[in-house]
Amino acid sequence: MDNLYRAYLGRASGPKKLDFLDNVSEFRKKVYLQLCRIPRGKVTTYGAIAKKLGSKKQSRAVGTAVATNPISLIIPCHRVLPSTLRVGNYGMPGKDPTEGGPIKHALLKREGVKFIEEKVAKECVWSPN
DNA sequence: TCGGTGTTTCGGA
DNA sequence: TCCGAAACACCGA
Repeated sequence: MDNLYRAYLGRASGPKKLDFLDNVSEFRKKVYLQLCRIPRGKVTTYGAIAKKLGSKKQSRAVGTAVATNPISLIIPCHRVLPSTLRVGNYGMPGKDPTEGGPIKHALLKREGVKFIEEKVAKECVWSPN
């Protein structure tokens, strides 16, 4: 999905810098890269991303990075959930993160993600490689 | 400098 | 099954 980035930035052959991420750290850039690689109809967990970037201890930092992503329009932040496979939280402008849970649920469902008793079916979980 | 996050994992009750 | 603790990186007061 790096193509997506380059296309969106309109500099396929220019410097590899990501304008939107100039102000953020490398750590967060990696998080956003992973998010863009999530296939449609699939989801992943904060822990999986954290482990991919280094240590699972960073899982919380991943959550923060996702929550404050500067390009939510092209980053599918709703495809990230806790390792419990429950819907988790979803920050919405003006509303509590817990209010966004049901919204995430609906969003994922619309993309074809299977739900079993408020939990995502294990076969719909995707892990970065 | 401190406190709080869209989390995770472990130990106890 | 549920609650409380600590650990990461980062932002705002």
